[in-house]
Amino acid sequence: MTTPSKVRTRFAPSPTGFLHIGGARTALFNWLFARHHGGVFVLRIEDTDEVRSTHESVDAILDSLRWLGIPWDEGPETLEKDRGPYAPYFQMKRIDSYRAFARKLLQEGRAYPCYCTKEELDAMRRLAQLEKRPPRYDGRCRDLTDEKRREFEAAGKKAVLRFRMPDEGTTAVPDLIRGNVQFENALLQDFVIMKASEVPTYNFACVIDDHAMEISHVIRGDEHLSNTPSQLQLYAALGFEPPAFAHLSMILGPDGAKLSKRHGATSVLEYRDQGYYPKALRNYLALLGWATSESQELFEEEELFRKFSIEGCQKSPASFDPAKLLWMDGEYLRKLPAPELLAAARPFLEKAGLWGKPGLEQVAALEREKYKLLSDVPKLLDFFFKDSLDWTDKAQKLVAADGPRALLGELAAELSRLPSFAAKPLEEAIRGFCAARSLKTSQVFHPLRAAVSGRTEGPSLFEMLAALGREKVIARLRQAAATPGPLAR
RNA sequence: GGCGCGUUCGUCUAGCGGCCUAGGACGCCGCCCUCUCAAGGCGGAGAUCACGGGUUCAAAUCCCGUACGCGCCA
Repeated sequence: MTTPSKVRTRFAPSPTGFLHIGGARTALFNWLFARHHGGVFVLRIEDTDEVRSTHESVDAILDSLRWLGIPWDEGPETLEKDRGPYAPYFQMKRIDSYRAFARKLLQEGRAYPCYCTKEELDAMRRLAQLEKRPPRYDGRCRDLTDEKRREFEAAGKKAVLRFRMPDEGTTAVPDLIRGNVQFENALLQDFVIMKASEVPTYNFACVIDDHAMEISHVIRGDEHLSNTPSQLQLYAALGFEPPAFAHLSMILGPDGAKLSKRHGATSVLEYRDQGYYPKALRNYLALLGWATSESQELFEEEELFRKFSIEGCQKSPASFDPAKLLWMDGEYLRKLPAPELLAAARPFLEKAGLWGKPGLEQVAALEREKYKLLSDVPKLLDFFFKDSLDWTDKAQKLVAADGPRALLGELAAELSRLPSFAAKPLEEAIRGFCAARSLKTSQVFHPLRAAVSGRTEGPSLFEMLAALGREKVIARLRQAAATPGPLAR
């Protein structure tokens, strides 16, 4: 593959919903490719669907990309660039340019007005299906006389503009991932480039803009491969030099169907809200349909830039594996320095009322290898701060019997006399307590853990006691010792 | 229906004619470590490389069919 001197890639979402995983992966690959080549990554909003486009979707897409850490060099809200040669980055603000090119194609006879009604087109389709022909526009408005056109116009008929496809020959799509893909022109139909509302269709606007924005590489989802020959014909008719194309394999859901907005947890923002760490998601996404020859899993950002290549892209679709994502998230959280971890988990800590609690950082460090999600941080820590414990069934059982309860009472008395409540002296005292009574350590450790935390799982026992502090430990032990039978929740 | 794309362990993948008795990762199972849970270490099960033909001394790798899946067109 040649390395062009000026690489410009783009991500061009339609603001008709949240940014989903597949879109984020496409954006990511465009960004990585641009970075790898020292190029520019453009964000363009394709809001020509007048009915379904919303401002909320635009915001959601921008938020998603920002959160994921996929910054765009040009696009909405890059204010200093808004006056640049490629602005604006919303297609509805570029309407004039599409209309101008449409007029040009019309004048040159490469496009023509089509007056067919929805009913006529439906009938055409049904007939084709009956005759087992491919359902396509039959070209009936291709060569209308001027007179006929005037007649339609006079009757108030609205026209769309169709592009005149060559009747013969083939169009080759040179694809960086799939090689040369051939399409027969005769099978391509005269597609609509301007709707009756004089708003361009996707295939048209996309070509005009990619050319105007000097996009060098169009990296997009596989579902656009079939559109590409039509677009290539448009490039030729307009006298534009086409960009290089790379069609990415799709992302499938766990059920093997295309991962879509309908699939549930496919929105990037949902992952944010569930507590995923953005760099982990981004790393995981990079691995969906791309790999290095070493099958490396974890990448620093710089490494991703350096190692990313189109050659490493997979032709076959990839299934999204939530289990692997979760593992990767844990990997990232484990490596995070404590202050950064807390800062990242802040929204979740605030929600749990733990943000700003004294000793939070110290306590958080005790559980650090257990967090898989940022939302796990408050979940695993709240017993340190809560006044009343959420007892698990297992923990209740451990302190329910009279024997352990009596021991806990004695332990409370002994620990209250300890000169220092640091981990070391605590360990010595408690082990001594066991030895003096000829008890196995587990006979004391387990009820003790349960009594002070309400759980059977947690950090190292003595570290945990030290972090809780004498007051809480003694109070919880006395309470456990005094409560007969199963503890009240 | 036509056209296009794809098919290596459950999943992500390495592989681009001999290094493959197919490597790594997630998940799963077992052992070790150990005050619990994790983390970590060690090990294991798991892929007749979709199927059938070729080409070749040699094919997961090249060619042709078939099947299945997916996409686009409507």
